[in-house]
Amino acid sequence: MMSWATDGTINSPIQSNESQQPCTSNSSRKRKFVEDLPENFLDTVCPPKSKARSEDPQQISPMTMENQKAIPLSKLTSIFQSFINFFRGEITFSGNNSMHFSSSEHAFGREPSGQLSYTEDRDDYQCLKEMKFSMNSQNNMSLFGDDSNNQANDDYLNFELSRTPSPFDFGDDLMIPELSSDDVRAISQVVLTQNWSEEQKPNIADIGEFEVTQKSTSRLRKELVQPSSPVKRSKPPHSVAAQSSDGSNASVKLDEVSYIDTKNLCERIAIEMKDHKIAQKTFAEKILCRSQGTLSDLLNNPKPWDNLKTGKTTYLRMFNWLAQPLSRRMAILEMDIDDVHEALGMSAPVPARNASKRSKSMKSDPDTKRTRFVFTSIQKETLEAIFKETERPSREMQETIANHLKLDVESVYNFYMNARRRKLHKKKN
DNA sequence: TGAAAGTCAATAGA
DNA sequence: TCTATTGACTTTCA
Repeated sequence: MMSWATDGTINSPIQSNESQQPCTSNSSRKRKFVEDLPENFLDTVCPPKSKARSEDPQQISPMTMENQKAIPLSKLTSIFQSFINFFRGEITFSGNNSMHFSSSEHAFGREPSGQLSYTEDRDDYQCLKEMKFSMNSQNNMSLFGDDSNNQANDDYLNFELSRTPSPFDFGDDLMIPELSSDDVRAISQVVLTQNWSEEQKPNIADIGEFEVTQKSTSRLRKELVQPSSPVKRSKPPHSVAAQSSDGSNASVKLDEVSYIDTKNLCERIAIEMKDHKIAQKTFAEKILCRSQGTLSDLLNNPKPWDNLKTGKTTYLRMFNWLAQPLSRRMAILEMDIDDVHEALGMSAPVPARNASKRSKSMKSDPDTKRTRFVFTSIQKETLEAIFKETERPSREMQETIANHLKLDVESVYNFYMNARRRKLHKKKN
């Protein structure tokens, strides 16, 4: 998908004028966007700027002067691989430092409010055909969309992570310390997993409010901390561990993540499985340590992250698998189970059920294959009809129903419990 | 302790 | 052969 020349340089299918920064004649639009932000937005994004700062970059952050050279493009391969895998698009390059991302399956849209949104329906939004990244010699990273192909050519959607004044007029810059590949990787993950949610349409302010902080650990891990967010969340701020510097582990621990877009995640997993012809049984047993049927249900009826309890671990295993580069994802599927846990950076999940305890009827003979009871159509229709009236029949009523339909009261109880849960599922989705 | 959550695993269906 | 459905079991939670 990426276009790398064999000598390590980068093919440049795009004309040189495309590598130039886009013009910003539509600055009034952007100013309006800035006005839409909370009053103290810029203070939360970064400390208020002083004039001296732009004259003396060291005042921005002590970290910014550590290394003035650009991040080698070779390093960016792994960083953007996750982005490519996630959005299933293509990155091409122009000049030495500019990258373009485009996807045939997905579009990036911008709503009139200035919100950055992810959509698969091009009719809903003014669609941006490309998402562009650029990394200049000062290690500033820009991410911007260009809809010049179908809209006025000054209509850009930008945000920039920089330590120098932005060429785009947002009224101020989103300032972060010098980017390392770890930082960029982490930023990508946050953008993908937290902010590109359909329920919680992200906006640029969300992204801008992430600060990069150095953890006081000997490992070269950094953490993205969200000090506050205009998106209302019931959970504490999000925090994601980035890929280690050797690229060996892109995993996130359960206590490091406060939100995963499970719907989006499941869609990605399903596409990935289809593309690489991974059977549900294989993925379920190898990656999740769960059964095929469980995976099928999870993929088709993803539960909202905030409603999950112990089940978060299963989604997190999907997430951590997807966060790996493609070659590693495929390799994990071939690994022994213990190595899979290690590769995902997660301990073996507690078995959902101790097989030896399985089934009352099997206790006497564990080798006996259980036959599944199936309600007759009359039994089912009656149970469903009652469910429409009363989702939670009393014990007495359940006994009456059981007697009437010649069923075990336990079967009736199970029916209503399953029905409530599965109806709730569909409602939430 | 009852209900909900998480899941298994048989089997229906494509 | 693979996925979707679903009755029932185990674990967790309030």
